[in-house]
Amino acid sequence: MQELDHGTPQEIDSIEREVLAVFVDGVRVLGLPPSIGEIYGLLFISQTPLSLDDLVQRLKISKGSASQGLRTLKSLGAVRETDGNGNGERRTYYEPAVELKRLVGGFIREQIRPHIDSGRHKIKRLGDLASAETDPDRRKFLLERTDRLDHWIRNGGRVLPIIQRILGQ
Amino acid sequence: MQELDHGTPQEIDSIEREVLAVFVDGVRVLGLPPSIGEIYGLLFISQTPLSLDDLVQRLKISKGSASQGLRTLKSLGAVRETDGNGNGERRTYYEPAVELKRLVGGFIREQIRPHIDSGRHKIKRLGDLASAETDPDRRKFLLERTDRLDHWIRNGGRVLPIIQRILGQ
DNA sequence: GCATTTGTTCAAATTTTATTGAACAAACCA
DNA sequence: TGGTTTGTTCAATAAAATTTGAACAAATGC
Repeated sequence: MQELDHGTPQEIDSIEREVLAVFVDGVRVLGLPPSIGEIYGLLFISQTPLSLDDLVQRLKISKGSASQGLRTLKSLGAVRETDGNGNGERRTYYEPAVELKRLVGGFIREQIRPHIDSGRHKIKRLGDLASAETDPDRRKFLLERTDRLDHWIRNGGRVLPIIQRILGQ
Repeated sequence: MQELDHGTPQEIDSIEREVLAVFVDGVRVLGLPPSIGEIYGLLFISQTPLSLDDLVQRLKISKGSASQGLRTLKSLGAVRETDGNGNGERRTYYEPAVELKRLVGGFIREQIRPHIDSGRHKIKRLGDLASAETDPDRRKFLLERTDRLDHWIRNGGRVLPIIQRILGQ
């Protein structure tokens, strides 16, 4: 079989470096670790799909980091494995999902929805605790506040599909 | 002057504990430290405004934490100082802002907008770097990607006022 | 079977972030 | 003025999150 280039990896050039910085900042806002921003960023600015080993070599990160980062990105639907790849190639290659709709959808599904849902449960419980308060004055206040929390979380839930719709072009 | 109770602080009761947990979780999603969730949470579930010292004693946190937490919350518009307080009282008391509109507005203004704005600048710079690429094929690709980034951030900016409007009832 | 390549897992090390606490400043009063 | 209370700042510490790297597993080909 044709011997492929496994030599010294190409250095990160200046535009790539700036793209990585943008994505590292971006994912930090979303509460994700820098390595994830670097991985997605390099895939985003790469003209061809990259293997785990490409990421390790070019970003100078550990295999562990690359593997875990790719897993998270896959779960978010932000990265997909390229299939086929033609020749009998064992290694899997990754490419970024670049549709904002898809990225936002994945983030909401994986990172926001679960919090909304567990919050809803906790707030429901709070309502029960508030109802059980014996002092009428305190109970009235607690019910007012837990009701307010309930409205917050409901509004939060309502706004998500709207965001998705707007960002889907 | 009338001697006020500066004795042993009241312990956090069970409903308060659960409210604190809800807010600690809540602010974590927003990328804020737990102490901020505790401070806001205790104010939220308190029937009267609390002083910095009340927070220190009831939450068992340091004065430094309470002071910095309150500063952040004030900057977000999530907490306000109660004025007057009648009697010649030197200490300032705090109460929570409980209107979702206000909270969301403050968060967007302080934590989201700055990132959107700085992102816009960095992406503009990326566009310049891409234009300077000499290889035509690579340049075409880079311009396509930086243009996409530009669309993302524009959409992000557009969606914020809509979120605010929806959450303002 | 064995050797090789590719990728995962997870405890340990590192890095980053949050919290503390002591020194300091500011406001007030006697 | 000196003493007291209230609140801030920031270097040191503690806690939490991220990254590493080595052991392991799975897949392939000889």
